[in-house]
Order: sequence, then structure tokens, then C-alpha cells
Amino acid sequence: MSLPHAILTALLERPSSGLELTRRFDRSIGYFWSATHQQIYRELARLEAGGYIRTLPAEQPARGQRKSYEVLPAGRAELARWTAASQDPKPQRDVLLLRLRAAAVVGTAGLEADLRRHLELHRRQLAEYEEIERRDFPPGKDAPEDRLRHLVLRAGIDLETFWTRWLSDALEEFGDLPRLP
Amino acid sequence: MSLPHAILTALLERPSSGLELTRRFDRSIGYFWSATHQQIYRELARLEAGGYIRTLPAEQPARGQRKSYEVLPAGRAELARWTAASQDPKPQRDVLLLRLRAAAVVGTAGLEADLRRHLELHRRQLAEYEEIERRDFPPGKDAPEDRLRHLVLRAGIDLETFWTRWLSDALEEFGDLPRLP
DNA sequence: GTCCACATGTAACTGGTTACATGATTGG
DNA sequence: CCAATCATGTAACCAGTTACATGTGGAC
Repeated sequence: MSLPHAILTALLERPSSGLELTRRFDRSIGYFWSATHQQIYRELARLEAGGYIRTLPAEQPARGQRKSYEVLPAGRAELARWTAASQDPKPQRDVLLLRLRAAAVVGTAGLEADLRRHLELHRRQLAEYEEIERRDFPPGKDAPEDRLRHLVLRAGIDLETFWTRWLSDALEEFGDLPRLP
Repeated sequence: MSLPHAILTALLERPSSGLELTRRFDRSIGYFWSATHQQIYRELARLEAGGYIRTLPAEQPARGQRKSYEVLPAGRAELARWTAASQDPKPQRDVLLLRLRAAAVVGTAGLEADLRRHLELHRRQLAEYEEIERRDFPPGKDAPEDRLRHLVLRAGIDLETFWTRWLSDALEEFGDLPRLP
């Protein structure tokens, strides 16, 4: 039950239409909670039906015509409730680690190329995050309400740093490894 | 499409019944690919129907009676194919980061306690991984086919290390932060 | 012989994915 | 007026989740 809350957060930061939300998810919020436009439209309809958001009054909506939403007090209250509520961490799921474990059984043939590709992707993502950090959080002047956002970005940077390092180690290991079956 | 391959890997490591698999997923493989017993039974039925695995011949199965499976050549081939195939990384999804971003909008009230709880959970997981490392990979004697398994374990250790560090930083931040709305 | 743990399984639901459909607006 | 693009939406499917059902065998 996280997508509706991701949308509420985005709409509180700025009222938007479905497509605008989709684009914003492709950038900032999508870095840790991705969503397609179909998901977003479906969820916007639910949130509106539930009385959490409404279409901006100035507009009468029709298919094919842009419809912007804003958050109602009930929506803000629900978001605050959800943010504070205790939630168990979801069990980890990582395909790459699974594949490495499988490779330990059926052999590593063909894996190396894809590891290189992943390494490249993570390097690029890391560069993107670091660029955002330089731009939005220049050293020495974090406004108090920006501190949390910076913290979230740091998580992204550190995670990508971890993956680039781990993939490099893995590839080095492959160099040594006698080619199995 | 990862669960069937996780099961094939587990069955190649050792032929097992559904419940045994469930228990093994709760331990080792579940650390990066969790599954419930319902998922596992459903998937075992599919894999058997597809000719990838079979019940060990010695047994005639009945409801309530244990049924062990082993991997057929087609299953091993499919696993090797899947391991080598190129796959895009799945977009990141992390509820905790989402909640922090929401907190930047609706305030941090109530969040701190849950962050502490998560920190404790990650510390415990880290300790568990390190215990496994001490036990299964004593320094200086990695057999070649253990190197990949060790690499996977290192990923788990480094990820948990990251989370404990990040959560500590976050909590420190909270100490400083003027309590918002 | 009854209860409990073991073991396998069914059913209904939810969230995410993929493919496609439809209407409005704009540039040529 | 036609094609391309913007914008919203429908439908079918699949994997994961939750709740419950059914059968077996051993402990008491």
C-alpha cells in the first residue's frame, strides 16, 4: 500500500495531472518508487473516489483532456498517519544475487557480459545522483527542510556506490575463476 | 520469472520436498529471494507439469504425504539459460525512503521510533550474516566453487552495513532537527 | 481415540505489467 | 484535413499475499 502515498507526497509537493505525475515519477520519486502511467491513473481514480484528492475546480474533465489534482485535508492526514505507522521491512529480492547463486551450481558461462552491463548502468546512475547532489545541495547550506531530502539522496548515492564496488569485485573474481562447465 | 529458477537452484543443491524447500527459503536462499509455502507448492506443480522436475520415483504421492522432487536435464538447461540471459535491473522500491520523503512534507512526528526499530533489525541481520561468514568461510581457504557463494554473502553483509550506517545517520539528523508540524 | 504437528493444497484478492483503445490539440 | 503528439483510460494477465481446507501419523 505504498503507491497511493507516493502519489499523495508528489501532489503535496505540487498539484499535477496524471501525465505530469508520470514524468515526475520517472525522475525524482521514481528513483525509489517507480510507477507506470496506468498504475497512476488507476490510483488517482481510487484516491478521488475515497475523498483524499480532488480535481482542481477550474476544470471540467473529459477524456483526452488534462485533469489536475490537489490533495484534500483527508489525504494529508492519511499520509501523516502512514508515515508515522510502524512497518516491517519487506524481505529483500535481488535477481542478480540469485543468478550468482545459480551460477555456482550450473556454471558461470555468459554471466560476465551482463555483470559488466549492470556495472555500467550503476555507474551512470551514481553519476546522475552525484550531479543532483552538486546542483541541489551545495556544501554548507542545507535548509532544515532540505536535510531530509538530502538524506534520501545520500542513500541513493551510497547504494549505487555499493553496487559498483561489488560488481567490480565480482568481475575481478571472474577473471581468476577457472571457467566452469 | 525468478521464483521457478530459485527453486531449481535449491533443488539442484539438494532434492527436497515442498516443506523442506520452504524452510530452506526461510534461511539461505530467502535472504535474497523469499517465498511462502503456497508459492512454492504452486510453482513445484508448474515445474513438474512443464517437465523440468519430477517426484523421486520411490514415492507414490498422496495428500498429506511427503513428496520429494529432483531436477531433470530440461530443468538444469533452463536454469543455465536463464542465468546467462541478459536482464535489466528492476527499478528500486524502498518504502522507508518513501516515508522519509513524505516526512519532509507532512512532518517527522512518530517516525523516529520506527527508524530505531529498523536499525535494530538490520543490526541483527548483519550479525547473522557475519556469523555465517565466520562459520562457512574461514579466512584463507575458499574452495573455488565456494567463491561465488562467498561473494553473494558479502553483498548481504555490505548491504546491511550500509543500512545500519544510514539509519544511524538519519537518527542523528533527527536529534538535531527542530520538531516539525 | 483424540489432539497436535507435519505436509500438501485450494481460493480469493491485490498490486504491478503489458497491450491496446480513445479523445483532444497542434503543425504541416 | 491528416498525421503526430499529448492525455486519459480499459482489459487481460501474472506474481505475490492472505486465509483457509484437508489429509497423515505420532504422542499421550
